[in-house]
Amino acid sequence: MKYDFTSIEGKWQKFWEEKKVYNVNLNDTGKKLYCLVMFLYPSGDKLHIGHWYNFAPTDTWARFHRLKGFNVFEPIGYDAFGLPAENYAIKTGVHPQDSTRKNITDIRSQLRKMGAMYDFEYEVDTSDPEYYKWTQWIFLELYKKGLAYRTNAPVNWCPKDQTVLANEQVVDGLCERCSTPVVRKAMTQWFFKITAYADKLLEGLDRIDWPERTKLMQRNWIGRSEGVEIVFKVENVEDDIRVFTTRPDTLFGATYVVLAPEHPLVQKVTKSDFKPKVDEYVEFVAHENEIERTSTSKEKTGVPTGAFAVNPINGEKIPIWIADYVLSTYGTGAVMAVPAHDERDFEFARKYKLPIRIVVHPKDGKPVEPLGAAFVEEGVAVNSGHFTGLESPKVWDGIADELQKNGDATRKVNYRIRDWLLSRQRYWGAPIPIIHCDACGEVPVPEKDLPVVLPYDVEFKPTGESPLARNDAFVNAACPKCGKPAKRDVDTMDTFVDSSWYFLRYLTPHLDTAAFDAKLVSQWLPVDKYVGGAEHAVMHLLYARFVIKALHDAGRVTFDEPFTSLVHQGIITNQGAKMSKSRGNVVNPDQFVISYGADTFRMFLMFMGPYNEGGDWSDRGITGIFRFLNRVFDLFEEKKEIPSASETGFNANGLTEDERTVYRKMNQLIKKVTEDLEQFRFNTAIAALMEFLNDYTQLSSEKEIGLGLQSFVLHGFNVLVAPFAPHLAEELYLLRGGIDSVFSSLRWPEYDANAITEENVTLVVQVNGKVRAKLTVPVDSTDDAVKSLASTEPNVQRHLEGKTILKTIVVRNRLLNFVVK
RNA sequence: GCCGAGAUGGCGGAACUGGUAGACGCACUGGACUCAAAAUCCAGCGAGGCUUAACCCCUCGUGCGGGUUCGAUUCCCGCUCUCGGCACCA
Repeated sequence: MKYDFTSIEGKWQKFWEEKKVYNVNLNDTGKKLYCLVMFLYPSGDKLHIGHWYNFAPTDTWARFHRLKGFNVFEPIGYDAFGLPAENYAIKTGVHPQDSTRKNITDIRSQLRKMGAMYDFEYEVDTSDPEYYKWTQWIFLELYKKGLAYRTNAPVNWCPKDQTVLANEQVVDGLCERCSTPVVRKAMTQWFFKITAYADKLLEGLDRIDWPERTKLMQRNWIGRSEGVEIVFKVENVEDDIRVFTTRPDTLFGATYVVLAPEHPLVQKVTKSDFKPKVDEYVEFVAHENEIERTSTSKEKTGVPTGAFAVNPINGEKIPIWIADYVLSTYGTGAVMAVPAHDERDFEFARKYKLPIRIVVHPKDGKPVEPLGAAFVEEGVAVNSGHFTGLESPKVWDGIADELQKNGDATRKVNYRIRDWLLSRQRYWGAPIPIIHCDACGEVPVPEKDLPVVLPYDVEFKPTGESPLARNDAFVNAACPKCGKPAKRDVDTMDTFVDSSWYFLRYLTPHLDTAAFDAKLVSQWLPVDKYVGGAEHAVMHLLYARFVIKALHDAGRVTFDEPFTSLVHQGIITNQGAKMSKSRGNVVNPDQFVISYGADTFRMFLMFMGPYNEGGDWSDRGITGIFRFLNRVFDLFEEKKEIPSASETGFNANGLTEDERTVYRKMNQLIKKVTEDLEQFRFNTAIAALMEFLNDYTQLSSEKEIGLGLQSFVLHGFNVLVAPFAPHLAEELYLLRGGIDSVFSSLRWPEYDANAITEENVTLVVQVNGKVRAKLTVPVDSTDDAVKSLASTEPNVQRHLEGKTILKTIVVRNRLLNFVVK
């Protein structure tokens, strides 16, 4: 019999489904394990290598835990709302709902062929009204807590996609989706107050098992900084300028103040002589796009206002400028400029010949004057009144305290993170459940009226306004409060809102009385292992944490971190570039499943290299895995007459030397595969399986190995290979007379700790650190025995001849090094 | 510019807390089987040298330059390059 993967895989997929092998009993939470992959976007491209690379190894990890006796919940679903379907509709006329439904059907059948433990009864589809009804509920939940608000603010606008974007979706000033330069526009938009959770989001990172670099990215994105807000009075003007600084210790070095061109006080402070130039400049900056405005390589520009501000620490009058290097959206939109100790101020001051005053010296020396660059480090204060001579941290507090006492400053914490802009002027998303009434203002749609259904018949050509605005039947509604005619909010929600809570919904995807079953959620959540791409570090992964924390504070869930442990799979590139339709370098997994089978393909993906590193795609080497599985099949086929033994306990007493070797190797294999799988180190686990197969095949053909031991080995190997090649494992089990599925009836083996130590070890003999001989000695041989044995080696003697031994280093069971002269 | 990760044969990669560098696999070469091919099996496979040859043996070798150590892919210092993130956040 040959390894007929096509019929084997078909047979077992059918068996699993008919026998409901992967049906999870959610009420059994004794040893629960929630293993989650990031759900998928159902595009017309279907499943690609990247999905397989995310899902298949994760399924291996999940199956491993199932065999270890965990009740594993491993669901899959569809992040079905979003721009691509809508853009496709604009191009082809196929309605997003129709294309999405079709894509989901196709993808579901592909998923079945992958051989993962998905139970399709627990699918979620975010574009289904039974799902987005509850996305709207989540919105209202945040709204009730004051965490959702609508305001007019400068926002990022993508002219191509005709919608606003969140900060997180702007990459290098370009739209994340279509790479069109984003423009800044003032618009009335919906925001989630994620900034209110900045500190909680930072704190929670210390309690979760996530990759350090991902946590660091979130910390940097949140960008907490402690400083002082200082009040500068303006000469002859009533209003004060407030500036935020993290370096109050350099206040004596402030030689000018800068306002962002958009700062509300610009008109008020500007002297009439300077007005034409200032107006012209403000106009110029307004027309810069995001890239020009925020480019750090671009030379800074600015103009003076003719006005003067008063430094509260010494009463000094310093000029007020406006410049494009000050952002209106951070801090107070105004800064005190200390050119000697800030690179940006230094650059600007040099260009416009503004004074540079040194107020901090390095601790161990004097600065070279004139300064070639700003000295930004801490040091000792100079030219700083009675603070002169003190070290920077002391000056920091001293100045802050003194100003605070006089009411000229307050300590403040600023964050880089902005509120989450969630409204979109597009069709294919969940409508925002708010009604605008002339009399009552903003009125939330009552829960009993949810969902606010997305109408099917809509002209979705983008115009910069939501397509829903042109659908009168949708827009016109009675105000829930006063009953008078009112208008629905026409924007839809960012799809990241959908994906911020889907893992709660999986447990009860069809529940129609609540978003989720609070009891089940408290039993199954947080997610034990979450696997997905690192590209979501500051978007999905941050948003989901925020939403869960908000639900926690609202008393809706018992935990405040959704994902206890996170793993990122690496990215599979092709010819060095990310696979994408536009580049035409997408590799279709189906062809490999057809030629080699799903087991070979999933195992090959795991064998390519470390899971979190990914790599460039090449099918070179897939034959290696295919050969391995063939050899496994052949071995079991050849030995199918060996009676199956009971799976528990094997008496290792009275084995021959060769048998002891086999038994030891088997136990070493169990240990290795177990430890590697725990840590997602699939490649080395597979290498160990291969190595064992090579050794065992050879030993069992050349030496006399008892049938009891062989039965033990075959049984164990059957289980060890099962998470990697589940279809084949079922077939092997059947060959050996098994009934039912491996995953229902077998258990992961424990290794025999007494059996894993080698009886003999290879010891390296070095002379001056160079290998001169290798000895095979019984384990734990004494140092003296080893020394005398080593010195009899001819090659060692040759290198010792005529030399004096200065020192002999012995590392037990490892090596021996003669240091000679 | 700043922060983070990395660099090992022809290729993907392995190597525990400093202790045999190159596990496992691919490709390649030779052989067996075959009428032949495929498949399969066996052997070899970092570079260079010594040797008629085999077995040995020697030198070099983990991006580059230094250092610590009996001993460094592993630790320290200084670079180069690649990838990821951030990018005037005061």
